[in-house]
Amino acid sequence: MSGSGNEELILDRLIHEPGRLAILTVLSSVKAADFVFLQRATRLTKGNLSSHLSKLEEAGLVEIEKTFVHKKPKTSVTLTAVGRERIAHHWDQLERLRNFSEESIQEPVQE
Amino acid sequence: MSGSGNEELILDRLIHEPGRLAILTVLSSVKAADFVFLQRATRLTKGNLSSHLSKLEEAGLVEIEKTFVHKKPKTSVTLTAVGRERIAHHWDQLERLRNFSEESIQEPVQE
DNA sequence: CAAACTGGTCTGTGTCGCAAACCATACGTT
DNA sequence: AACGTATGGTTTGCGACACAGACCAGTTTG
Repeated sequence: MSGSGNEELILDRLIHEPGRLAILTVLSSVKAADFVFLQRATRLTKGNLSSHLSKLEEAGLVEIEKTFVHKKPKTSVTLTAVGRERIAHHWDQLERLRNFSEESIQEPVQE
Repeated sequence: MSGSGNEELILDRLIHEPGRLAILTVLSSVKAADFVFLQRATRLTKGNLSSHLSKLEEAGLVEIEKTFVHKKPKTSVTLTAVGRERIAHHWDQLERLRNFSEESIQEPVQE
């Protein structure tokens, strides 16, 4: 009877975290970004950005490629296919939550 | 110099937290809800819901009214004006983040 | 060679979300 | 009355984790 569509409304913390949500969202629109660019775009500190990136990499959401350009280290980050799908899905979930209101309100305060 | 509109793109953790985002979003559409209803709607455990509500109350985002109905405790929760404004603003911020992509992309990977 | 800059990683710490344990009251049964 | 069970929550203990600052490696500048 479909009483409620919220059983699956689970917001993945890994992605939901503000810093990572920002990283992933930025990435989803540029396809590739280096460390410094990401830092500027997300306003994260280096340490913070670094650890978030590690976490995202472990989870297989991003791919990190380290090279040297002009004898300086350069970290290039790209979204994996999985990552792209997950972030898109997350935005869907959020939208679903936002619209959840109208869908399945049964008994606000009966009395 | 207008380069980017992301200076103010700060996601308030208090609100962003999945559990509380759910609570606030539900509340924003029903105007008043009791504990049990909220628990069902958000799929949170009692303890969890309880502590989230306390936090939201401390922050002045919700108002909690405890009464007895049929000799049983009944906790009724409503969004305050501030709360209503904050949750709306948060959704705005999220949308802004989502659209951020197109706005202020300057240098993805120059090379 | 020494400072200073760039581009990151590692570490310490306080915060916080989570669920399980607990509490209070009411109700049903014997 | 004593005993279990249901309802409606609150408090507690703990593990996870985000944050920023300390640190490090290599490079350029003076």
